[in-house]
Amino acid sequence: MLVHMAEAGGRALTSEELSSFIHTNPVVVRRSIAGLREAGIVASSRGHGGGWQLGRAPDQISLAEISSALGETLLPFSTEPESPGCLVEQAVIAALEDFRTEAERLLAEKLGRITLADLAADFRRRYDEIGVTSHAV
Amino acid sequence: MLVHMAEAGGRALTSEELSSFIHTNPVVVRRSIAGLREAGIVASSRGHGGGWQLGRAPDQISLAEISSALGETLLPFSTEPESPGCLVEQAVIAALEDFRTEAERLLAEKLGRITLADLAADFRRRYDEIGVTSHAV
DNA sequence: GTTTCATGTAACTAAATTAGTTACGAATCT
DNA sequence: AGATTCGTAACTAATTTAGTTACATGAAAC
Repeated sequence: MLVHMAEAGGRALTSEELSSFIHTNPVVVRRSIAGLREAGIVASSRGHGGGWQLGRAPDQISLAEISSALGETLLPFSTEPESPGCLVEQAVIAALEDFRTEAERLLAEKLGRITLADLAADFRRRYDEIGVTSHAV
Repeated sequence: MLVHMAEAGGRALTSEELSSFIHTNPVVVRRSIAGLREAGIVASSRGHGGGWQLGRAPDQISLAEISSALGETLLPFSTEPESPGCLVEQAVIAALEDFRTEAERLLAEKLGRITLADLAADFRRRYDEIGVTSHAV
């Protein structure tokens, strides 16, 4: 959805339009990206001509920020104790916490280098490629 | 559960015993760790005196192997195309695939350095600590 | 100022996943 | 033979997620 916004040239896209891109429902779209507003990644406006657009330039929006704004974790496990007092769990959690700290730093650093502008550029490259192919055929 | 096996001194623990450690059901235990058998991480035996034990020494079992044998992914997202033909999705997946390749290598390398023996040693340290505290009080 | 358009959000439904449970057959030891 | 334990199927319940409907709020157009 964000790539589509980046490609929209400043025009606001409605959740109706966005939902058709990913074959889902407008309400699902609004729910999904509402969390990006507070982080300034998107801006929404109501009424005629309203909709969604990027909150800043695509090269200033990294995948790390998006992930963080969506409240996603970068690692697929929890370190919440489930049996407080269990020493085995404590040992496992201690090891995983150490691992998590460094791993998340590494992942965030890597994802921070990929921006929406990169994705949009790659999308455009593929788009032009198809265009050429179509002409050739 | 594997730490408990490591601490059991070679004796096989029943799924009944293991399930009581983590407050769950014997069948859930069997289902959960069945996948570790094929990887040689655990061995199970039936009948009287049967149960579960480690398939090799705790210092030869890394968290990376356990994670892999359980079929877990190290990263919490999928790169399965959902709309084949969507160029935006292709661009996103391409970027994430690159990221995933290096990230998984890094994570596996880190998790490969943590072994069951490390966890068991930390567990034992905590256990002795409690013992001392209890005596002191 | 009324109409139209679009978001914000609550409430409900349906589907998918997961944990838990019961039951029983197969294997193994005493 | 009998007791024990895993292996596995089948079912139930709880949780999560996506999808849908409905409607209030806000903003532009006329």
